[in-house]
Amino acid sequence: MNQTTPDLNERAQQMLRVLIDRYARDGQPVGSRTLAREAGLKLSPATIRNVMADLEELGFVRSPHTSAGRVPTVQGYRFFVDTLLTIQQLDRRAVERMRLELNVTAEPKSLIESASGLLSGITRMAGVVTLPKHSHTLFKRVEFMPLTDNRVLAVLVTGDDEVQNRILTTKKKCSPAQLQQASNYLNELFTGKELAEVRAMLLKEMHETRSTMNSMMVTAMQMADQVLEKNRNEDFIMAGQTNLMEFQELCDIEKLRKLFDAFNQKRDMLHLLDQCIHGEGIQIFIGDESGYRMLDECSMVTAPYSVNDQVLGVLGVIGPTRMAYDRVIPIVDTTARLLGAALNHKE
Amino acid sequence: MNQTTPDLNERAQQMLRVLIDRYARDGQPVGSRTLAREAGLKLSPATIRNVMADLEELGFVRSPHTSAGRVPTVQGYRFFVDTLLTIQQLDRRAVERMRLELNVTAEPKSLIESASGLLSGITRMAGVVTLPKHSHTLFKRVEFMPLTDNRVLAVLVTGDDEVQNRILTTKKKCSPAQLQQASNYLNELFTGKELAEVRAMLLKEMHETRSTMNSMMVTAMQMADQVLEKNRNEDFIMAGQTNLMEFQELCDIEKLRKLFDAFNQKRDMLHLLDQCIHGEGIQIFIGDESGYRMLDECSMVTAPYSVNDQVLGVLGVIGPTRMAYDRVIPIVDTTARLLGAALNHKE
DNA sequence: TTTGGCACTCTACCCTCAAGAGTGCCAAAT
DNA sequence: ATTTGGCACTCTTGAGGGTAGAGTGCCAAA
Repeated sequence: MNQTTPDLNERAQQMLRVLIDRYARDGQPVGSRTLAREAGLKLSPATIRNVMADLEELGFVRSPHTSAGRVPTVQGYRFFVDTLLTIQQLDRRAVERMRLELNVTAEPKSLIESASGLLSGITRMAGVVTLPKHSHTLFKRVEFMPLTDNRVLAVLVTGDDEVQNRILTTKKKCSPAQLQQASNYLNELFTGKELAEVRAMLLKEMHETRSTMNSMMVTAMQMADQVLEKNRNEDFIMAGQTNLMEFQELCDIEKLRKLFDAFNQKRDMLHLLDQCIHGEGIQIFIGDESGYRMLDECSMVTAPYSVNDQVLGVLGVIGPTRMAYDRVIPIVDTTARLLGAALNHKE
Repeated sequence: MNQTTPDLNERAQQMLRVLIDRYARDGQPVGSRTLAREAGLKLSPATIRNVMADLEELGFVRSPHTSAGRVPTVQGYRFFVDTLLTIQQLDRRAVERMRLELNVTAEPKSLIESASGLLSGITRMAGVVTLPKHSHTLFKRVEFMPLTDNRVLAVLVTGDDEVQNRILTTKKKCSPAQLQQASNYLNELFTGKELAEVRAMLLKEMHETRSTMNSMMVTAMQMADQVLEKNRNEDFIMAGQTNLMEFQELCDIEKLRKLFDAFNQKRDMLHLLDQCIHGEGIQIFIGDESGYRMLDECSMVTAPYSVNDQVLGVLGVIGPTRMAYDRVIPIVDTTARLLGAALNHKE
């Protein structure tokens, strides 16, 4: 009797679209009268009510109470996003404006910050960008510099020209020549290899031969570890968190506290963002889909960003569930591409 | 007739003390009955009322409305803090616990973070610590490492063993020997001098002699600039901002938004913290004394922290005006000393 | 299938009222 | 000269009640 046609008729879809659009704008439950006016179709409120009853049956909308209008449910949004949404691409000029705003800066770190600011600025919600993570880091070069008699600065350069410094104390005094010799040896052996491999080779070497440069080698290994560790040990940059305070449905101290605590503690957020990096392309978590309580009334739209087809991180926008997905999605998408391009340039 | 004795009688002071203490605990206006019970003195509410009228005359307390109890004013807190406050030092064990919590970490950056967390954790308010600022940075050593044919990595080590990296592109190809020669020259000339001085000398040198190592020298200078700049370009680490949401008087979205915006934008906060670094010892801003609107209903207690008598930064706590100053002050004070000591160890 | 009509329900808001807390002041007590 | 009890007064807070408005569901007619 209750025929659950997966595709509901064209008109009902249009209704849902309009309802979601309207609700996105002012956050109030939408009644049949309003909907009748809003939808292009010439229908009476009574007809609308019938359609709404169907949509409610399907679980796409619900009434907060008997005599309020309808509000989209999470399933409603999910259906909308998956099958109803038409995203219009950003026009050239908008993209160009974004590129300019992003590229004022040179350093990769502040590039990330500015991407986050860009996302939050345009969408008037919260922006988030993870720091780039290079997975196959190459050993490029290591150098040792004397500081004082028995303190040496080790400098490790990786394939992407990131630099790691480490001060080490040696037991014996090392002459500049000795240091030079050590670095020559290491550079010759390892240049161009992956760090993980370097680490393994060093370990083996130390067991087999009793190298005179033990302390240098230990350091080199520790630094390799450190770089690898640092790459695993992610972080993200947020911006515009306070924008979320503008939305009625989040103006509850309890919820705000949960949300901001999550932002600060980073751990859960990192988990969530990590999930997004694996799915390909745009990812959308609606309401409680994320499984994390703090985002119960929020949605997150993310996109991975990459350089040379290697995914380095993920960025996105966090806002109330009723956000304008059609507007946000292309913004997130574009920002991801722009950031990838910008990083590519700087590398 | 209205004799404005600068010191008001002992009993009135005690009343004010008790009132402030009570108000700190539950944030409700304090009535004469409550005060009569709370104060050790055996007095009837009626007598209390007389005293309260005097205190109100002096501007130390006020009534939110006719039939509410009294609430301390900013002037009331100021008087209390300046002349009435007896701060009990923390006991040994508490200090030791704090030291332990602070010292789990080795790196100076995360030391700062943990100090901030410590402040917010103990006081259940927001903690803030500025990054340490070394004012007289010494040139220690510079080294150049070949990367590819015409790209060179410059590494600058300063007196406190901070390291700066910079990649530069040279017009001509440089041999390792040439690079070595360049660094030797610079190191011989500048080691132990202040960076600002180095910068000036380089500038002069370049005008007078047409050195063959122009590009190296330009780089050295730029890096000196960069270090100096970076030291000027301050930042701070906050923790526990969300703790502030617990306080009734700040549970207004408007105020919260202002506050968090200020925290995020950093500029105004940096101004304020900068003021605190110059005043010696503990500084207290009560309510609107800071002159910054966003802190209208907040107070800030700060202390500078230093290593070897050189002030490196300032740390403190931000909370509602009714915070327990007698408890917070020693915590801030102790944290400052512990942080200074910890930094000293690591340097 | 659509529509107008109608009874019904629920919220939001306003008004009122009473309880409670606290005050200021005065005259009596110490 | 201070302290105190008493008293009238003020103001907030919360509960109760009533109404307007928005919106629904359903039914019977178009």
